[in-house]
Amino acid sequence: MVTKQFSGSPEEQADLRRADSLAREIFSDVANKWALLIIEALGERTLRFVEVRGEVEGISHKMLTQNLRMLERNGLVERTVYPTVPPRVEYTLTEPGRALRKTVDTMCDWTHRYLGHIEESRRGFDG
Amino acid sequence: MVTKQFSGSPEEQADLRRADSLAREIFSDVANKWALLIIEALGERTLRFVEVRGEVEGISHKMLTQNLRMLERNGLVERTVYPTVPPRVEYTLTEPGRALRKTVDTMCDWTHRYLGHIEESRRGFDG
DNA sequence: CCGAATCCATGCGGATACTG
DNA sequence: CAGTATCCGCATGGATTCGG
Repeated sequence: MVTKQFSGSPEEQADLRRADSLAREIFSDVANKWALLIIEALGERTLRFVEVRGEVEGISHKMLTQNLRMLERNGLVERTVYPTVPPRVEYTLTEPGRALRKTVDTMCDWTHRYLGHIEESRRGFDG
Repeated sequence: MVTKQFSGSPEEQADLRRADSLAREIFSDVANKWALLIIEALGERTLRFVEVRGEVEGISHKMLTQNLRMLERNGLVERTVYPTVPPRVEYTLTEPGRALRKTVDTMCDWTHRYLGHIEESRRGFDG
């Protein structure tokens, strides 16, 4: 996470600090359970609100809207509204969102690969 | 995240459900800001408690111990205690931990790569 | 130095109800 | 269906203290 340091002008150093604090902010936004599960759920598809809700096990209406807003704000998710009645709103990953999704995929792979290791480690720790 | 479904015996299906719920549990443990930042901070090094604290910007004593325990329990971090006085405790990533670290690295790369996109998207959204 | 325990505020997050 | 708003319990997480 740490940005490479080198001695530069005060302005350059200030820019580095700004970029670093922004990076940490983005990381905090994105590195949370619900956000990552939503990104994973969307995948290559475009889904309606209720459909996302159906894909993400156990998420509440409120958490879903909050996280979708946040992802939209950061440009990871595109939101398109169809002015029909009843309303129809679709969500899909943008290019940055799909890029992040790749890393989430590897994280899921990791989870499944080490399931056994982890389960065993837990038994050793708990007992 | 969803495990592939196929029709099998009731026992096999039960096993699948167990593995899936375990996977979600692990994912919830690991997919949080502090855990990922700690893993990133450890990297290839082995650090003492205070050193990790120094590396992870803004983490409190309590959060650090809690997350280190959790990571130890899941077998991502190894904890070795030297019975000296004052005590010396060192933390280092295990093989599963280092594997996960690789994906965290790519996540950090992603953050820096899309910093500009995201900053711009935010301006558009907020204004 | 390391960690457990306690106290306490705040904000997360669920449930519900209401608008378009 | 989608989104916002309100209420509120409860867990999260910070600060502090004590013990080893």
